Amino acid sequence: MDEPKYPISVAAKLAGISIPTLRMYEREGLIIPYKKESNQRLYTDRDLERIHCIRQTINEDKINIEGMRRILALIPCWAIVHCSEEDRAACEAYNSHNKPCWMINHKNNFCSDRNCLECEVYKAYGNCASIKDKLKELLK
Amino acid sequence: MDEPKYPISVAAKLAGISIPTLRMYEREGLIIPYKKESNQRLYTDRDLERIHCIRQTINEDKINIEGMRRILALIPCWAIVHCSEEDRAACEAYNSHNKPCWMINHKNNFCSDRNCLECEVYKAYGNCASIKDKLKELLK
DNA sequence: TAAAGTTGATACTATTTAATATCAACTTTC
DNA sequence: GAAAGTTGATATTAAATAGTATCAACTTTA
Repeated sequence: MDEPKYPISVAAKLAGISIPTLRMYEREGLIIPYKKESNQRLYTDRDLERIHCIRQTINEDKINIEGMRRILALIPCWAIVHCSEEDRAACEAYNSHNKPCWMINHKNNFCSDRNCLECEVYKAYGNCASIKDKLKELLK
Repeated sequence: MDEPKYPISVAAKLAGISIPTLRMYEREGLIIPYKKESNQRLYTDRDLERIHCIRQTINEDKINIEGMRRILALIPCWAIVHCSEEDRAACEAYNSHNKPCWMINHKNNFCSDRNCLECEVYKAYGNCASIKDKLKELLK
């Protein structure tokens, strides 16, 4: 599932969309593919699931990309990774509300040496349902 | 602030938008104006603030209406009004994620006899910033 | 009771936006 | 080292969407 194996042309074919669209989703912060040293992308099966979910959100649920990004920005990352209060005080992700945490360049932070691609915050909460479920779990 | 006093033509003028647009925001679940017995709307000053916020979200932040509605649907109402676990188990608002709780017809519920118009959930969390702040407060 | 305002509804429009196509430069493959 | 594939970027397009105008029926105002 998590093995980066599909180059962009294959991923696009499997997802049924064009290559520029895949790049757009990435630019918009909706997905983070693995990158080779040469900067070429490789997609995992989990990425394909995520892409499917993104398409559903945009094409069926009719939420636009900015809306989706703002929803992702509401994931309570601090309560998932359990960073310290000091870290939070200086964290752009914690203190803003227009970008998900994985779109932010974390410096001198709990997240500085962590890889967002492997972080639960990015991996587990790609849509409204999963985010609300997490909130329910955290706010019993 | 909470006194219903402006008929729709005045509210539209004060908000700088057309009457049909005001009705649309209501239909879309973004605002709940007070209604007279004759079904005519009256807007409060707080409504005007909310309308201003809605316009900003749509026109400046570029979040579309469906996106905004989904964001509002993420407000953890259950943790704000403290309804019972049994109520939650059967509550459409708790168990879905596409509409804010005030768009739902609550039956045999903690919220059945409550007026959404006066509920903190509706009143206090009209935008991303306020929602995220509430999550921070609840998830320390 | 006449004039002005509101109701929900339908029809229309100007913009926006998701999605492509195409490009020259670079990387991989065979 | 030639062919195929990828890179980011720009330009273009088809469709969706926020916003209006307009309507007959109803309510309020004066």
